Amino acid sequence: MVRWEAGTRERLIHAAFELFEEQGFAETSVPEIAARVGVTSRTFFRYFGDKREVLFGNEDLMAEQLRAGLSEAPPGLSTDEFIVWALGGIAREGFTGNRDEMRRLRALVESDEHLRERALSKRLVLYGPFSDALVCRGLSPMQARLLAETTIAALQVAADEWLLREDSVSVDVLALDAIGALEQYLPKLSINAPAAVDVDVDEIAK
Amino acid sequence: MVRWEAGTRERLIHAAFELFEEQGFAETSVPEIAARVGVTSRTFFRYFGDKREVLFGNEDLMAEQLRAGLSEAPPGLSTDEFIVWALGGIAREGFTGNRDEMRRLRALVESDEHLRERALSKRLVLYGPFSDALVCRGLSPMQARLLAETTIAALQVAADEWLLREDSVSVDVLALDAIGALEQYLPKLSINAPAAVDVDVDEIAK
DNA sequence: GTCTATATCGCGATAGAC
DNA sequence: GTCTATCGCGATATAGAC
Repeated sequence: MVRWEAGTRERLIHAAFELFEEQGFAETSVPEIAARVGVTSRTFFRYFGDKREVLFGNEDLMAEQLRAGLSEAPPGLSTDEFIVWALGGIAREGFTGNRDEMRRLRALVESDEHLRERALSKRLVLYGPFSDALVCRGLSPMQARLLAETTIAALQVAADEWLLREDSVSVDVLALDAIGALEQYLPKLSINAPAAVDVDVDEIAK
Repeated sequence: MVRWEAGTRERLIHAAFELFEEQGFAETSVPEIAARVGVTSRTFFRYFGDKREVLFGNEDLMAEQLRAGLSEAPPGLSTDEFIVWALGGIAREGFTGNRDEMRRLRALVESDEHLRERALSKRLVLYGPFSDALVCRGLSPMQARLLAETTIAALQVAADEWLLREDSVSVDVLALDAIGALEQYLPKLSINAPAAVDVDVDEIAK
């Protein structure tokens, strides 16, 4: 006798995905999702903190994996080599195949303000480990944070490009292209005498 | 054009700010805020789409001002000169004086997850106009977006630094310092060989 | 699982301002 | 009279408490 069906979480995710695509995110209620799976909304909230989480649930896992992956960087890499190495690993792990499903998820996220917002803070989860790794490599918290944000932003831009394409260019190449183009436009610091880089207190993202 | 009591909106903002500081954001209900001003919660929601908006209400105005400001850039600037010019303008417009009030708002935002998330998407409002301006200057949408995001991120990092200080260094100088340091760490474009080690990371796409 | 607070919003009515 | 801000009531949904 099966008291609970295995994979309730996955079935909730699947049902939610379907309903969101059919009716839209805002027009789909949690009880509706739960009903399709045969549970109550209480069960839904046991798995997901709120309605959006059903599309972003693997976030903590992802952060842990990223943290673990970054810690395996070969020794002796310079900071810029480390960036290249990390982008390569991320591209290999997360951006191979299943482009169509990612496109559908992407379309869903773009369709709703709350989901767009949630997607943005997902970046926090990524650049947290990234920034920490850079601090371990000797950067100041401020520099690490900016470099992490820039790298993640480049990755995001590259991912967008990648989803638009059909060819097999890898995401890290696109990201490095984007970074290369970026450098060309960044103001070169020429007349900046003020040594404004105190490395004392660290601060948090706003 | 307020026929009833002038400044209901401002009084709601003020009351909310007070209550949030006294009891915390999550512990303060909308009816509570409304009651302090002498209106009902229904009125609150006519001014603000949700409880968070009471702290981010000037966002649209800000975007418009930024858009207008950027359109007044002197002709003939190169892209990197444009960035420097824009940062200067933003620093002059938004980061003079009232540091204490900004610190209080900042502390409030940092105290709650929902507010932190909202603050992140506030950046979208900023880099929208910025990105558009860069596209007008000939950058591709992808390059414009990345450069805009990087610049705004640098501005954010600089603003954090600025709030921690007491001296009179201007935000744009801090931002340019941060960008200068950033460039030193960005991978130079010459690299073409992705590393061979795996990073255990899930997908990143939004 | 059930109960409940609270966020959010739709609708008709009202009340001052022009 | 027409506007518009506001009210009062109520409906639904989210989210947390018990």
